[in-house]
Amino acid sequence: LTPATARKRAARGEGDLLREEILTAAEQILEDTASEDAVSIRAVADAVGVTPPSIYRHFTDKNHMLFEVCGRSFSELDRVITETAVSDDPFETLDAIARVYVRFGLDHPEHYRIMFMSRGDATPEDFDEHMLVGTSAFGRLFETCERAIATGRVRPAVADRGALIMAMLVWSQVHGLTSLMIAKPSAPWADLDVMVDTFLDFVRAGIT
Amino acid sequence: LTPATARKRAARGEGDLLREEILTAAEQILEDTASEDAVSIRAVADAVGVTPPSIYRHFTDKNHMLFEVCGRSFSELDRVITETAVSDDPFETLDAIARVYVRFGLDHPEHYRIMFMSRGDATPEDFDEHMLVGTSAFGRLFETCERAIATGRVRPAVADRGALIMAMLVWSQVHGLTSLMIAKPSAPWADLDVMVDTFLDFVRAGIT
DNA sequence: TGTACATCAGTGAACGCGCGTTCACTGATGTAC
DNA sequence: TGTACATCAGTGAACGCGCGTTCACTGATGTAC
Repeated sequence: LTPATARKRAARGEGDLLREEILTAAEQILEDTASEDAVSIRAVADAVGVTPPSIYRHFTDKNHMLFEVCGRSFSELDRVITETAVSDDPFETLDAIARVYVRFGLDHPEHYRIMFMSRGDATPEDFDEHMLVGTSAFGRLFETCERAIATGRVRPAVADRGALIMAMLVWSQVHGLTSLMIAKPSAPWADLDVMVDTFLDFVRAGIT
Repeated sequence: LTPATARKRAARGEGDLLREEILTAAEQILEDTASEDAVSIRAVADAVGVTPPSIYRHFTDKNHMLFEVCGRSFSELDRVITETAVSDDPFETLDAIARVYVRFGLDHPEHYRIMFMSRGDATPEDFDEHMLVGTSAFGRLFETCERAIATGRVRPAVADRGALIMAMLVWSQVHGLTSLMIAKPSAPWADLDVMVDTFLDFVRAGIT
């Protein structure tokens, strides 16, 4: 898609440069075309300005390439959420995490789609387990739920189920708004800020 | 996939029989393979026991075929929700709609995926508009929200936004649980009933 | 009642396409002597 | 300092595949005479 610009071949130790370029190009194509299918070996090679076989020097497989793209997105989400979860008040922290999560999804809809709305079979082995529960993003949410329950201000019907279930429920709620806005952008949504504010008020009231 | 069984050619006026068989086969493939991509003209023709070109006597296009499959799912969802929304108490009705909705999604995950988790570009023209807001399913939800607000028991922060926003929010919540359970079946979910019960209690508390 | 004919559901072969992947290769770069 | 060589990033051509779609066709069916 992007016309190939002239590129110099990488020097001896700099093989990783192309690797980075490949990943960046793949992400770019994903965002531009809004289609996972458009991220083909050939399209990526073309965007980088290189022939298809040279991709295979850096990734064993198309799947492994996509896996890495996906992993980068998870890392990015982890990063922004970890940076966000800094308040002492767990309820404020939940609120902040939720806002940042929704924003992440709407800013990178195609990444979000692959991460949380697609079948995971294109991703190697224990991808799900590693990416979901093990991530610092979910870890932060879980820990924040624990702290919220510890305050005693969480409704018993929720608190009694434990922090894990509470975290899954909160995640479900926030994911619901995010993914539905991505999947059905032409639904009768109100202004984004109004929507998020009302939604979080909604969620908060459900907890406390 | 399904080995072709011997089939008799349809009689003069019975051309619609094959049409029905095609749609049924397409739905079956969708459920069996859990993959939208697997529903190819060739695979459907094979399952029905017919050659690919004969599909074109009944559908102008692959897209139109998928569109019809999708339309059937929407009709089915409309039907079960309309059948469900019968209580006088709007809050009980909301609860019942939500339960039926989640069940529909988990019973037909691949249908749900196409309906609410995919890009809509494979579907013709004003599909979204027609399918979303115009459907009796969403109509029922909206109307039930109106009735709920009319009771005066909905929290002002929600009620003041109006029934449309309230409906979108409730939908977001229920969609969140449904779609996340479909997309991440190996996440640490509790027992389904516990999950749904707690979730709906959660939602209800957010409203009132 | 028997025959010629129009209809039209379904066939068989083929098209062009983009895909993931492979293979033997080229030729610039850094290193050893 | 100069030359031969090993390394290895990237190439060019080709493979087999499944796809959506097209085309001219076949042959069973119902109807008109």
